[in-house]
Amino acid sequence: MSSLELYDTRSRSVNSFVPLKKGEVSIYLCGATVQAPPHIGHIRSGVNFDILRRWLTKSGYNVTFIRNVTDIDDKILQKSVTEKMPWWALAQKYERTFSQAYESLNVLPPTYEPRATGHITQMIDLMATLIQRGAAYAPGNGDVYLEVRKLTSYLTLSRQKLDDLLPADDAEEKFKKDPRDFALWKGAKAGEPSWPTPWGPGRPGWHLECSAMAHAYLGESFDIHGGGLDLIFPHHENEIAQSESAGYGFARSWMHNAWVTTSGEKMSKSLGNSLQVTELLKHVRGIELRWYLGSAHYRSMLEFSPAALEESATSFRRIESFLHRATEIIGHIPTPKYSKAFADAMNNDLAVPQGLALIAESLRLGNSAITAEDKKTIENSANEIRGALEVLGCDPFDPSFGLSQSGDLTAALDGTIQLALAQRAAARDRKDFAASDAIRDGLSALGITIEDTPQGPRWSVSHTEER
RNA sequence: GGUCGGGUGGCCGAGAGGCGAGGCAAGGGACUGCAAAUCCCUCUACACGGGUUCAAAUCCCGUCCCGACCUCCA
Repeated sequence: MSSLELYDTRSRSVNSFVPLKKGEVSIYLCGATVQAPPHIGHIRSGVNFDILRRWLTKSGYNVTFIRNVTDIDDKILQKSVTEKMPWWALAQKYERTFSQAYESLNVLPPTYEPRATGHITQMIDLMATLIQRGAAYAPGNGDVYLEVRKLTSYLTLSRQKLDDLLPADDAEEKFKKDPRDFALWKGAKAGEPSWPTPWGPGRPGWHLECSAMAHAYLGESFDIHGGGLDLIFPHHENEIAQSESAGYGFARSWMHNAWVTTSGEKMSKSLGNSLQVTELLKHVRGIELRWYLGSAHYRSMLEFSPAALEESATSFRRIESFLHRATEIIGHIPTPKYSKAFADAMNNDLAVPQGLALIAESLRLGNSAITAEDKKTIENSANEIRGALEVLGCDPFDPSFGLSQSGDLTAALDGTIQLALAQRAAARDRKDFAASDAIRDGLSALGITIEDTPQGPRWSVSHTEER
């Protein structure tokens, strides 16, 4: 089997993945700033990195996966005014919406999910280190800045030149040695939350929390730092600046997921509710939304449209339907075993689209085998498909999707439907097709689909929007 | 202005010098009482203009268009 290669944003190249510690992988993913409910762009990031994590785990690594929650920042404070609730209540409210969205899409909970406000002590320690090392300064207004001119490696992730940047137009600029210096810490303003520090009361700037928390949970160096493309600058540059100035090795490689776009444009919060996860889950199931979000390569833009989502869901249901039929024929749930070709695709910088083509091939073979009543091929195909779906987090047999039926109820339902099917069979035998079709239509209206197969009729619960 | 992505068939979406990924949709066929499901077949591509090469969607030059970041961003 090939070995894993991943694209690294900093070197702009695909490299062999070699972890810091043999058999272990440490990942820090920038999670949500909890100031609004998630739209599918936010969750795509979660799904993409969840696939990475699952693949690493399948490949035999012990993965430590940190995804933070930024629960204090300018936007949260602004929204607490407009939504008329305390900033901490607002943050908690939206954090829950993110958690629910992740759960609906079967994004595994991180190993640890630290909140910024729980790590003020670590942030103060980090600032003290930075000031002591001469990298940061506190001009006396309560702010603490990082002095970017002193850094030789600043902006190496985004490959920009300091002098080419448009300078920020902060009100505090007079306290900065250079207008491009950024705030590690913001001095307290009236009505805003603050924490005491040696430099006066204040609150964290945007970037400090990630450096502090990555250090707290992953140590001075770790394997992979991830996030959305738009975090490259300034957020990740500033994390690098803070952490490297403190003497840490920090992230050895960087991975960034692309956006979900609409009409070629990046999603923004001004688009309203239609692209929120909860809204889309009214039209497709979580497993289908996940399948859609994971289907494009993580570094490619995904062009959203309701039709594209619906088509993707249709395509997933075909696969799912095969797995259920295969289960009935082979007499047990397929054993997940992804193919070598699938592993090669995943090892190639997570080439999920190639993996999907392989699933389609297995599906065709498997369906043909059902017609040919070739049990061995049916089982092989089903095993390979389930193995691949498991890596993608889209295994229909995964109880996380809430599909674990309560056995008694299923048996009762099956018995009831079998009664109806017996009536239908009798009607068909006497060529009373009006009666037999009425039974099928009646069941269909209840969301039960009847299909006639060479092995007799089978029923399934339909998942289409018409249900 | 600086930095960075794109433009592939009706739609989504891979590929990155040589055999037309794949899916969805569409048309035809097989199967079926009819459906559904499934299988088989078919069709429509690489923004434009040059160049390099035996060979270019892929490399180079130019042009047009779209988008992202430049201290709120997944």
